[in-house]
Amino acid sequence: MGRGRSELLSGTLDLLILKTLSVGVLHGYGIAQHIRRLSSDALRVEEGSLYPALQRLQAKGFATSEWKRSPTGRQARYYRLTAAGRRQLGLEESSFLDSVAAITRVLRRAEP
Amino acid sequence: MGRGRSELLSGTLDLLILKTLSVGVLHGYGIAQHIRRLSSDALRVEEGSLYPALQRLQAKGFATSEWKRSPTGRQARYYRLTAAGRRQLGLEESSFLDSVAAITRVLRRAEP
DNA sequence: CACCTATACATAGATGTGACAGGTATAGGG
DNA sequence: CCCTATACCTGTCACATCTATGTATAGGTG
Repeated sequence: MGRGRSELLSGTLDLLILKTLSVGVLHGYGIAQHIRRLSSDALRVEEGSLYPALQRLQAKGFATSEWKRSPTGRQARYYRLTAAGRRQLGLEESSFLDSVAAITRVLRRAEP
Repeated sequence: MGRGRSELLSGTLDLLILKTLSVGVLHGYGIAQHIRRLSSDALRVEEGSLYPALQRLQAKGFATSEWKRSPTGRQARYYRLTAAGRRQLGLEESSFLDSVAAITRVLRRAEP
C-alpha cells in the first residue's frame, strides 16, 4: 500500500482542461504539466486521456488549435479556448461544485 | 448527453451506496430514496444504475443480501454491508475527498 | 382488473488508462 | 564536427469500467 496520488474523477478531465486553457494558450504537454503542478502532483493526466479529450473539445467547438513554434524551438499544437468553451467552463464548474456539495451532504448526514 | 439536473459524478455511485448501507440494512428502492432525500433531491440514483452497482458490490464481497419481508408485507431483497465493505467505504471516502481537494486546488489556482 | 411499487437485467454509449509508436530540438562526449 | 542520449511533444489502439436507457417481471393495493 501507499501510493500517494489519487485517480482522476471521471467527468472532470474536460473541466480541468478548460480551466487550464482559460489561463492561456498552451500545447497538450504543457496542459498536463500545468494540471500536475497545480495539484501538487496529485492529478496526473495521461496522454491516452488527454489527446482524445482535446479532440472532443475541438469537435464541440470549445477549443481551437494551431501549429506554432514553442520557446524550445520545436513545433507544437497550441490550444485556445473559444467563447463557447468559456461558457462551457462556467457550466461545468458550477455543476461540479453542486455535485460535490450534494455528495458531501450525503457523506456527512449518513453517519450512523 | 445530459439533461442537466441530477447528474451523478462517475465513480461516486459505489461510495454513496456503501455510505448509505453503513447506516443500516436496506432494500434497493430504499437506498435510492435515502440518497435522494439526504441530498435534498440533487442526486437521483436510477434503477438501471443501482442494481448493477449492488451486484458489483456483492461480487466484490462488500455487501450481502437476503430476501426478507418488508414492514409493508411484501418480499424485498435487503442489502447489508460486510466488514470488507466497511473498509472499502473508508478507502473510497478519503480517496474521493482527496480528489475533490486536488481539483478544487486547480480550479482556484488557475485563475487568470 | 388496473395501477403503482419494487426488483432485475441487457444493451449501448461514454470515458479514462496503459502500452505503444512515432517525431524533433538541444547538450555533451568522442 | 558528428553522434547519440535525453528531454520534449503528439498521437493511436485495445481494453476495462461505469452509467443511462429501456425493458421485463412480479407483488400488493384500490
